[in-house]
Amino acid sequence: MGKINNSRRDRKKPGAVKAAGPAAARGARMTDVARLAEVSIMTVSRALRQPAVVDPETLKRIHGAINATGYLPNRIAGSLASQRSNIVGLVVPSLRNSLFAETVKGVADTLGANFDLMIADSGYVLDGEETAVAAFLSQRVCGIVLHNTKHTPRTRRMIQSAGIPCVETGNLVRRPIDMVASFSNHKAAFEMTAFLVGKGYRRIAFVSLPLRDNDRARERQAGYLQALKQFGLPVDRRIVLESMPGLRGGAGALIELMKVRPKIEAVFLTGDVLATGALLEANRNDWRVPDTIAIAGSDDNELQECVSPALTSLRFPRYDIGCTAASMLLNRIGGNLPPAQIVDLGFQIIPRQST
Amino acid sequence: MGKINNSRRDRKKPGAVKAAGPAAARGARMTDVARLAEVSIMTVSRALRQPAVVDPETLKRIHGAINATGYLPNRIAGSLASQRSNIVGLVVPSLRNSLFAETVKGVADTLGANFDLMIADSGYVLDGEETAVAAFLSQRVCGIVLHNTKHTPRTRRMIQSAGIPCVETGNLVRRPIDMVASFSNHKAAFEMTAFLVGKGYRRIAFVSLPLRDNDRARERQAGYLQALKQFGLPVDRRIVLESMPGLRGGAGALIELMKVRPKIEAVFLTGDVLATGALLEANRNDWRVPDTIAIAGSDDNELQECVSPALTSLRFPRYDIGCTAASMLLNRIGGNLPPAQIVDLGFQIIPRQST
DNA sequence: TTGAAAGCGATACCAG
DNA sequence: CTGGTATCGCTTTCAA
Repeated sequence: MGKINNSRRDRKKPGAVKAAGPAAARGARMTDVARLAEVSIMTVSRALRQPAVVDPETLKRIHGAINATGYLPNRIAGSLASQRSNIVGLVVPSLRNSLFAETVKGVADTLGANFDLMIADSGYVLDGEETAVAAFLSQRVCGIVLHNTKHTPRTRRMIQSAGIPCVETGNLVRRPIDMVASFSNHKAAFEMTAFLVGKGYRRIAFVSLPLRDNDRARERQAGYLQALKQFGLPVDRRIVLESMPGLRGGAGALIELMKVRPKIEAVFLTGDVLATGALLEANRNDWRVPDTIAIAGSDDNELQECVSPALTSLRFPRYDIGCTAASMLLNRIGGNLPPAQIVDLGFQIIPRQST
Repeated sequence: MGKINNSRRDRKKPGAVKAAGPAAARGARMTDVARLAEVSIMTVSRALRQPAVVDPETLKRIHGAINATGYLPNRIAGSLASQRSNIVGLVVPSLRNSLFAETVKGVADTLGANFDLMIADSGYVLDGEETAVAAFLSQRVCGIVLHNTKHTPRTRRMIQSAGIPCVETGNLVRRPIDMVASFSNHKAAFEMTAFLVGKGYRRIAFVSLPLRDNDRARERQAGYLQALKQFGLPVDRRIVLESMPGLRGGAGALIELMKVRPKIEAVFLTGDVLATGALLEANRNDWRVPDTIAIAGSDDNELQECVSPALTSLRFPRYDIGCTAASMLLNRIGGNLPPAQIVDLGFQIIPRQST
């Protein structure tokens, strides 16, 4: 005897003892639980993952031992042994932006308690996304959700050769890395422009976030331009703007647009809180909305509904997109064939007083 | 020969072949890189973690092999072997609320590329937090950040016996599980109330989120009450409200408060977007702010600054709190003693036109 | 500067 | 229903 009890925790590192403190007490292992419950480690493992197969009496002893030891399964070991993890990785352009929070929430809710979520932001930069994806792949995530739909070649390659499911959510791309759950930004912008035309506005300005590395903004601008073309309206490049995000971005854009002659009749601001910023600016200047200037926005939220006048806006099903994305991942992970590679969740135009 | 090359990927599971598809191609392992670079696996391992120790020529060959194989280190295996992970776990009350996003961003920015972030929400429920913490501990995170500062006994126990660093960020508690980086909600509410009293307001209402399981809201209400007491003002329970979150919550609270007689002169709404909701409601009803009713808020943001009249508010250093929390974690993980167990990042009163 | 051998703590497979 | 044994892919330790 003696040697027999020489488990890991009895050993001492020869080198620095480090600031041991409370950290010295490492958690119990499955072995400890097994010993206490007087079963083999395999039975403990089963008790945790397929309790139905284990004798109820045995099960009870094991649970007793688990409680007594405060045992928490070591998923690192579990994942290594089983060659699969329960971590889903999520990359959004910005952690700050509450738009993405909706999708994140949808993913988290749908994944439930059996999966964990790893999150990173790309900073709206393709290389940022690549870095995040590489990190996730190193953690051997079992699935990936990307908001952006434009990627570096290496990002695509890495994900594809990792062979894990991936859902893109930012735009309804035709050729996704793997799957996509989203709506058509192009169509949404087209429809909103058409809506404004239908209301009788002819000189309609357009404001989006910077197009660089942002396929959503790009698609929306294209949708706007196509609508103008289709309705035989001329394009005036002076009233097609890219703006910094934030309320001030929208406010600044509106100020600039109001200087242009001939005067614009309406403006469609899409992205972030641009439209709200513009509306508040209009109020500050006593520009009557919609008489002097009509304003339409996108990414409808409670705020757009509560300002005066309430904003006409596009509603995107961000939460549902997150739920759907997670379901698609789960389906694939479960080994089922994907129900669909490309899921269009659509969008709605919410007409209010601002147009 | 033959047997010698019989590596894992040559074997076939006897059972179901599963929907192999692209997933069949599993990534390269360190062994593959080693073989290609004609070095031992140990040298590859070193090349990755302490390149300075490896011969430059060898290093070059190894990097060549890494690129050729598309090797991505398997952190699961690495973590198991080294008994430490590079994952930090973060629990916020709600993933939707952009308040918390600031802190999350601060943590993410400070952790940098060497750590990954796992996020979960507690749904404002203590048991939700416990579940999330248990999951994180199972993943063997190397540190935890909790927004909430009230916890179930088991949550505290689990974290403490896991012996990993933990920072709480929601309130400057006296007795944290481990460390805290925050500001005093009590003091903040006290000061804002005092500010209103200083402005000459006497009948001051107070609105917060529901107190249940929410220590921040509780502390703020206590701060408000203490201020009234200190300035010799009477407490009228009819004007101390708990409100649902959201703009509508704030709007509803204001409507209710405006019915109370004698009329209130000012209201301090703290939490979520309550104050903004109240202000917008006042505007809709043409209640003059601040003449008819003064409004003060908390959690200052761009919106509160851009509405008319701009809102007097409390500014909390949420981003800095995230940065500080991450630094504290990093310090501990690095083996350094913590610079401080309790860090007060303070707050500011931002006076504007609404009071 | 490099390598061999022994784990890390679980799971999978097969046998009993 | 239960247990033995061989991994999983990497790091640690020790020796060369």
